[in-house]
Amino acid sequence: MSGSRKPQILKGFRDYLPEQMLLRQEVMQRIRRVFESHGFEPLDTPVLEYMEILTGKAGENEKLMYHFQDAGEREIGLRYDLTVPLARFVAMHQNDIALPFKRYHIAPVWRAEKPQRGRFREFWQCDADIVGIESTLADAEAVSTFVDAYRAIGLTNAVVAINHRKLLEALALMAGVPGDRAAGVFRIIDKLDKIGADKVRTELLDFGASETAADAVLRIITTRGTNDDLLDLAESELGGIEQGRIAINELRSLVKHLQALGVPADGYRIDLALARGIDYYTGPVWEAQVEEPKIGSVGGGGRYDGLVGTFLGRDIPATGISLGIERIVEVIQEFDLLPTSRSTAQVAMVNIEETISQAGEIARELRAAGINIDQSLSSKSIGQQLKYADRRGIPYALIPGTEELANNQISLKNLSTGDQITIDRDLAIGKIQQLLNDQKGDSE
RNA sequence: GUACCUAUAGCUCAACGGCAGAGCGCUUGUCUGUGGAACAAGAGGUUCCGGGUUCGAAACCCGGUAGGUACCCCA
Repeated sequence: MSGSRKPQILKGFRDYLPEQMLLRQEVMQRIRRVFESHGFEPLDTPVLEYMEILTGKAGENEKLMYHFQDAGEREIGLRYDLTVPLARFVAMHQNDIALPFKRYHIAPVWRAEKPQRGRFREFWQCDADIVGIESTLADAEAVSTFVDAYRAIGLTNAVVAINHRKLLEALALMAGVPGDRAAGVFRIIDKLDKIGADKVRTELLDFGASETAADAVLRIITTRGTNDDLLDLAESELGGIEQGRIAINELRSLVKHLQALGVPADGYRIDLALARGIDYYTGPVWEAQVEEPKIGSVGGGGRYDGLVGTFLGRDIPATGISLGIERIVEVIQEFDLLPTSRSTAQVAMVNIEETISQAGEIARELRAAGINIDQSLSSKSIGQQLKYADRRGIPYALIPGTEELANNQISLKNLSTGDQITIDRDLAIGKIQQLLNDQKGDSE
């Protein structure tokens, strides 16, 4: 054992420690429950795809894709999101699925970006999409699921900003920027919150907009008001442009459906400056935002009616949402929004040499009753074992003392308060279940 | 991909170019069947890596790596 390899992992990739995993699993489980409560079905796809599958509508994002050749010189890429694989899946399996197809997909994706807070090269997305419905009712259902998901994980302050791709196109036309350069205008408009109206105006002028056009754009995107106010304003300014008219009608319809579905009104708002970077969106787009910490959006989505068609030759409408686990966890940790346990074990069974067979029997009974119990493997003193269990975050310890067992009893200790009781063996399961239930009630 | 900041014990951080330290944590003991407090003792270092300047480098210079931040973009 002379030389040793240096343990290291790639930039932007991370190990997840048990405590982090417990929180991540809790978040993903809650999101999964919301998805299933809305009738979405689970799906998984390979992490690797042919490169040409990934690049079709990627635009600028293509340079952020992990790309390599396999041993057979095939061009391979790690998936960049879960939406493109879904479109490929729908095109391949149209005979296996019934439209509308509602699926959710919780899995890692990879982007070769420079890591920052809330930004990694490997990260997990929780996607839910509806394929096959053209109506804004599907968009409303997607947003409804979106809002429910954020509330279920404690991000009750997250607000879903909603805009429409065609409304942005109308703004670009208004600014005098032709279609193929419109994406540049979208990006400038999207920076409003970050750099302020003056700088947006300057950048629009630099990009080729006239002063009057730039001022008109600013008037639209900087106005504040109710959703109806904003849509009325947009209609009066952009109603003369076909894309604008379509966008406003669809947004009005979307809002109406959101109300019909009972989505809480403070869960979403129209935001005429919202852009979204991915090129495949064709209709309404949305993004979940939190004020603090400053990590950008915690999820996004929108309608992408042309994406499946790039694989199939005929378009199938689709809309969906995507939640970013890493940023969500960042917010939860910053504000301590979810009660988390530090251990899967609920009870530690102290190891005492003379009583180990009886302790093992009791441990089996507890497991059979659904209680997670960690049998101590230590030969150290009882005190050391209790200290270790508490350090791991296990709430209770069972002490199988010889005196207790001689009377068919066992001692149960609350490791956070130090309270200890001695109870009949037969009553232990019921007592522990009761204590664990009380504890769960307290923390939620 | 560009720019700036940072890297010293497990953690948080000190140390004028001159012996590498503190607090917390950890181990052991005071304590024979019970942790957390107190006290005492102890372990723990390639000062990120490589080169250079210097009598002498944790410190100064160059390169690399990693982390952070701002752009770009984005979950």
